[in-house]
Amino acid sequence: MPELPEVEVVRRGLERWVAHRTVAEAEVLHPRAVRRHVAGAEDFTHRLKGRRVGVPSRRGKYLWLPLEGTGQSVLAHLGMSGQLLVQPHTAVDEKHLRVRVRFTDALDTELRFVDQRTFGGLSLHENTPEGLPDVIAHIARDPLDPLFDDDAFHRALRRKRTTIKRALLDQSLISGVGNIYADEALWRARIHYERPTETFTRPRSQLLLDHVRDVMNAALAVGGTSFDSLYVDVNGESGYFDRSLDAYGREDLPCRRCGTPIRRRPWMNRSSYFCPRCQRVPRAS
DNA sequence: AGATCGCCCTGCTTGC
DNA sequence: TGCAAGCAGGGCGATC
Repeated sequence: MPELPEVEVVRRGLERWVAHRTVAEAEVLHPRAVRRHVAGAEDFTHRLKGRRVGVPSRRGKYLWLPLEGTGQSVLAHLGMSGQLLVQPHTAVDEKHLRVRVRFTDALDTELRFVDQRTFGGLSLHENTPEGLPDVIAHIARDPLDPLFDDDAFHRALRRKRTTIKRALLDQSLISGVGNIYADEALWRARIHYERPTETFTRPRSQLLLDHVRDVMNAALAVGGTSFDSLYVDVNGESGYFDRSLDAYGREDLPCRRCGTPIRRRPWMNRSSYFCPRCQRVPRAS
């Protein structure tokens, strides 16, 4: 459930607490956490040892730590329940601690990857000339990226034969949007989640993009969305945006615009929340 | 070839 | 009380 704002909060924490430190030793406690590192856990820890960490970057829900002088990066995806925590050495191991990284300096902290559901993981990859790990070259720029091309996004939408929420969650079209921020942006834009992408005019696409950015920036400003202790920053602190959600998780509660009860509909083995009055299904053409 | 579906995984909640 | 089903759901490989 960490989406762009939550991952960016984590990235900022890593920039502050982990950048420019040198790895003394990495330890993999659960092999599944490094399954995307095809050469295996031993290779992963061997390659990290002695490397100095550069400034962390992010694209969509992926973040990575460049290893200086190697042309490689440690790629991280939090999946559903992943956390990157900066903890004192003396802190008791978390129940779902998967990877630990210790550093050579005298600071009292280590980096820990903790993940209950193990959908997330860490892996090491070559960087492309643009400086991003090669395995995420297919991930589109995210809406907070200054180089995101609004017009190209609109044209890509029009090329697709699908519905708008599927498109928003398609990380090769626009990255960083998950179920929560898709529902929130659609509510703000008064667009039904099943509106066909071929009905999108340029102004409608722009309106939606503007709302995606607004809701993500608003969430970022308060540390992201946390429903429970699973979604936290590197210091284990929760964000506050759950209080500001207008659609997601608000089944039967009144729409904050018109008072109509928010509805939840099963959708792609998950849920879509929407206001049946503000967000009308377009008439079939 | 593009769109869709099923699976991975654990813990909390719900219902019988 | 106990157990099973339901739910949370991003990404990827298989399939249509």
